[in-house]
Amino acid sequence: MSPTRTTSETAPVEALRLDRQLCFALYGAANRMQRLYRPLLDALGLTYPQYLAMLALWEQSPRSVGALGEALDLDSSTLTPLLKRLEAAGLVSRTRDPQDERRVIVTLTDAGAALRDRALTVPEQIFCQVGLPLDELTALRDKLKTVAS
Amino acid sequence: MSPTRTTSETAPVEALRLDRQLCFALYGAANRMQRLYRPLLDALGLTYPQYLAMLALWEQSPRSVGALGEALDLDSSTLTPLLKRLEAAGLVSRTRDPQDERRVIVTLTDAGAALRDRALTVPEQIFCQVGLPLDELTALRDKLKTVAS
DNA sequence: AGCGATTTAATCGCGTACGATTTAAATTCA
DNA sequence: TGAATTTAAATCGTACGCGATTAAATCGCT
Repeated sequence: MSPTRTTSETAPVEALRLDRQLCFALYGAANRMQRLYRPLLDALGLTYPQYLAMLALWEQSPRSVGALGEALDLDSSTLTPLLKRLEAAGLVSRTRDPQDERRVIVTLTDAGAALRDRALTVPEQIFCQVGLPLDELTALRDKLKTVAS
Repeated sequence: MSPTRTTSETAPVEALRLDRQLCFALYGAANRMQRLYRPLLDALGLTYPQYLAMLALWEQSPRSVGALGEALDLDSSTLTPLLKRLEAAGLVSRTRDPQDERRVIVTLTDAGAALRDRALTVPEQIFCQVGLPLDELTALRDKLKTVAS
C-alpha cells in the first residue's frame, strides 16, 4: 500500500513546505489583492502602484521623488518611470527644485487632484471583497507593518 | 498658526489614507520579504518566484505546468518563461506529456533535487530576520491565506 | 576658492505578473 | 467521422521592482 515511487514526494522536509512559508502566503495575498483592485483601477486609468503613489500625493502634493520613495518604500529606479507615466497621463507635473537642482518635485495637476473624487469609493468596494471583518483587517494590516521592517 | 497653504494636504479623507490601506501594508511587506530573501537566494542562483517554484517541485516532482500554476496561483504566461530559465540553469526538464501533447511536464533534474539540501537553512535564516515569534508568524500566515481567496 | 565625498535622480538590464491573443491538441457530439 | 468547442501552453505587450551604474548638483573641509 506504499505510494508508487515514480514521483519524488521526497520525504517531507517540513521547513521547506510551501504551505508553511510566510513568504508564500504574503506573495499570494499580494498578488490576489492586486487582481482585486485591477478592474476598479482600470476605470480610473491607474495601475496598482500608480494608485499607491496617488494616495501618497493626495495626502501631500508637492513632494520630491525621494520623499515619495520614502513613503512608498520604493527607489527612484522604480518611481521615475512610474511618475513619467503619471505625468504623461496628465495627473502630475515633474519639475526640478530651484533650491536644489538635484531634486525633482512632483506636484498633482488639477486633473490629478480631481481624480481623488472618483477614487473615494474604491476602499469600500475592496473591503466588501476581502471578506474580513474590519477589526481583523485592521489587526492584519498593523501586523504586516511590523514584518521585516 | 494654521499651516501654510501652498501644500495641498487636502482635508484628510480617512478612507484614502495610505497608512490605513491593507493593500499597501501587503504590498510593502511582500516587497520587503523579497528583499530579505534576495541575498540568500542569490547564493543558490534563484530568484524569489523561482525559489517558490522549486519549493513546489521539491514536494512533488513531475508536475504539469498547469498543476504548478495551480499550486502557485500563477498562469502559464508567468510560469513558462520562469520554467525555461530553470531549465536553462539545469534544474528542471520540460517535456510534452506523451499521453496528452497539450501538457508540458516539469521534472526536477538531479541538480534540481540536490539544490534542496542547500536550501534547507533558508527558512531558519529568514525567520531570524522577520522578527515575529513563531506563533504570531503562523497566525499571520494563516490569516493571509484567507485574504481575497 | 577648490576639490573630493555625498546626495539625488535617472538609466540600464533582468525577471517577473498578467491580460489578451495565438497555436496546437484533445474532446464533444451532431 | 468530422466540424465545432474546449483545454493547455506559449507568445506578446505593458508596467513594475530592484541591483548596479551614471551624471549632475551640493556639501564639507581645509
